[in-house]
Amino acid sequence: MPPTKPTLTDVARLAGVSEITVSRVVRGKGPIAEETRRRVRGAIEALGYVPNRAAGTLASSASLFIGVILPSMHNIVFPEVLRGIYEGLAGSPYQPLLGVSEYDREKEQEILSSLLAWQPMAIITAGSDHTDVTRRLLRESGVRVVELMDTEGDPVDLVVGFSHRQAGYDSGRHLIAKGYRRIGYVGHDWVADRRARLRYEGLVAALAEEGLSLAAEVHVDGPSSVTGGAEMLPRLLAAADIDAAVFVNDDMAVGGYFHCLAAGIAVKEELALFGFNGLDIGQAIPMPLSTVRSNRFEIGRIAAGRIIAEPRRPAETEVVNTGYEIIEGATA
Amino acid sequence: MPPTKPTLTDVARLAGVSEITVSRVVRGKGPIAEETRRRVRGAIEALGYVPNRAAGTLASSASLFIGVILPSMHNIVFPEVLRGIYEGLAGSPYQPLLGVSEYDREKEQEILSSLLAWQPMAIITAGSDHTDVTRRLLRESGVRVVELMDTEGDPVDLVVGFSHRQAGYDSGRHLIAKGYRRIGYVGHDWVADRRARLRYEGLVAALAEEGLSLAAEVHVDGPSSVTGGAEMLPRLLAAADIDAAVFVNDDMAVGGYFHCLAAGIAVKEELALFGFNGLDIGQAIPMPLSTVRSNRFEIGRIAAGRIIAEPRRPAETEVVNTGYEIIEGATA
DNA sequence: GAAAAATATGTTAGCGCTGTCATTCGACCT
DNA sequence: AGGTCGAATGACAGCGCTAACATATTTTTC
Repeated sequence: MPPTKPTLTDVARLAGVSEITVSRVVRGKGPIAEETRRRVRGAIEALGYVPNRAAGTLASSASLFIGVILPSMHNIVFPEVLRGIYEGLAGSPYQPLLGVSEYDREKEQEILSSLLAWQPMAIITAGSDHTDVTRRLLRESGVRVVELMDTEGDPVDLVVGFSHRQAGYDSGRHLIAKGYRRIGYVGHDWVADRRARLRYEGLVAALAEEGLSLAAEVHVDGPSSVTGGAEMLPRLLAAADIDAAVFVNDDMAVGGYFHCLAAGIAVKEELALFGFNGLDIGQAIPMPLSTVRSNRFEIGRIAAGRIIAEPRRPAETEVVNTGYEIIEGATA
Repeated sequence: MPPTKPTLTDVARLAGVSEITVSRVVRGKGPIAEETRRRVRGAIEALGYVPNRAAGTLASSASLFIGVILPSMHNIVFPEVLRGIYEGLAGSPYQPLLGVSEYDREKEQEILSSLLAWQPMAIITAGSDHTDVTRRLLRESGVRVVELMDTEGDPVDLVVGFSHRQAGYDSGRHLIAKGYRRIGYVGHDWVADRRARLRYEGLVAALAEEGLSLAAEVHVDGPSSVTGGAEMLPRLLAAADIDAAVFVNDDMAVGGYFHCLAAGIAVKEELALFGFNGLDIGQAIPMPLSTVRSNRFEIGRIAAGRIIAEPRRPAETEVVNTGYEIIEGATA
């Protein structure tokens, strides 16, 4: 192991060229004679030179970071968004820098501050429900800002997602069209999860149009989970005589399905189940879950792709609607 | 928006102190008079100063990054490891820098190179199955290196995990103890997933000790999934008359369970099912899955905690065994 | 009450790289 | 021959910060 890490200067000396030439070879920028390039490559190899991006970032005042703030890693939804982001960034020199806010706006703000210290060239954040400070920081950062998932709210720059309220509304329409009238809701602790609340509001609005309202609703404490769904459904059934249960998401809905299985409840005939997200697991159960596909991977991929395509923040804000799709399934 | 971003110098000027004093206030280092601190804080606030970590990293030649390389974001396993890492890092100034290798050793090597360019103070990587170059880079980086998940192989520095071979072996012992003798295996494409292969080998070894061998085995193409398990189990059953099926992981095993449900196969009496990982979903199905709990969250948390506790690479390598636990369940 | 120790602040010199502006040199014109 | 152009390379300054050392000021110690 060399006593001290080799720098550009060392490489330049060994290759018999100036530092800037090495820099150009490393970054593949500017015209370099083939012969020179080879010599420099050789020297890099020989020394085991690793460029120092901190120095590069400082000198060019342009990092290759894209700050990413996601609310949770507790289920597969946001890892899928993240996968989409990585996919969209593949082949580019950009590197995501991830923070997880745990659905906490204050924490999001802290994370944003610390991400901004790395001079990211863009920020991707899930949702548009920020503190005032967060919103100001995003605006003033001057870099591209992509708000993911939901299209409601006042965009800072680019928004990629769809209307959760509309998705909730359409879920309600779907159930009504299928003839269900006594509808219950199983939610989770949503003070933080604004998108869940929007879907809920959309659902309620759809029911109201038909002169209906929710027959009952129950909420688990804490985050959603399969177990949570299995535990809450019996409580919902105890609270009211319903013919359909809408779950905040597929995790919970699958749990509900399991409860039906165990309790001998005939799904669909006796009780319809409806989820949200279109997770793999929901489609893998014996009766594919009726739910809404939310194209999470695509949302991440598009966000990343748009940043690469247009690295400077444009004057106009824009909304990219990735849509959603009711999955008919077999449970509603 | 100010024409140019404020720097330390601007803050120092406004507060009427030297730059280093501001630097100390920002980093909370060294003795600062309360009055000075307040003035500096005020100036920072007034200017909306955001420190430039690239400059800080360069000047101190110590970044606050921890490079993390995980093989996949396709199921919840590695997001859980990542959660553990974030948890272990909470309250520290360190920031994970994530790369996803897709179980590709070459890609891991590329990711490592690019992560090293950020002068991380540590590298966390899942597994010990690296290319020679990767191994050399890890060694020569001089920073702390934590290899996660599996304890087999030749450690670079610290290893946190357990023996997958042993876990496979114990799974086999468990099934044998329960009286199963005609055992089949449902795997996935494991050229890349070395840990899956180790478990498989352990399982085969346990059977061999009893003079048994696998009655049959099938493998899905591509990554494991619930759907994959549901599709492959019937093929396994067609290939041999078995009384127990071991799945490469819980995703696949849950799929197998769903197949049994749909095909009217009495789980356990007619056919035992055994998984690996101890995922939430496996424990949420009507018959909790018999499987192995792998403490993924803990693995990540401990890795991060150890790095913070001892940021310099010690002379000796070390292995932290996080153990595993057979979950009795109801399916085997 | 002088020395020693602790506290609070400043000065200086880079960290390793890249942007900008030259400079060199041959090819290609007219 | 003189001029123009593009390709290839270099000199130099500086990005924004912090380590290391230096200096002032106060407090403690015996």
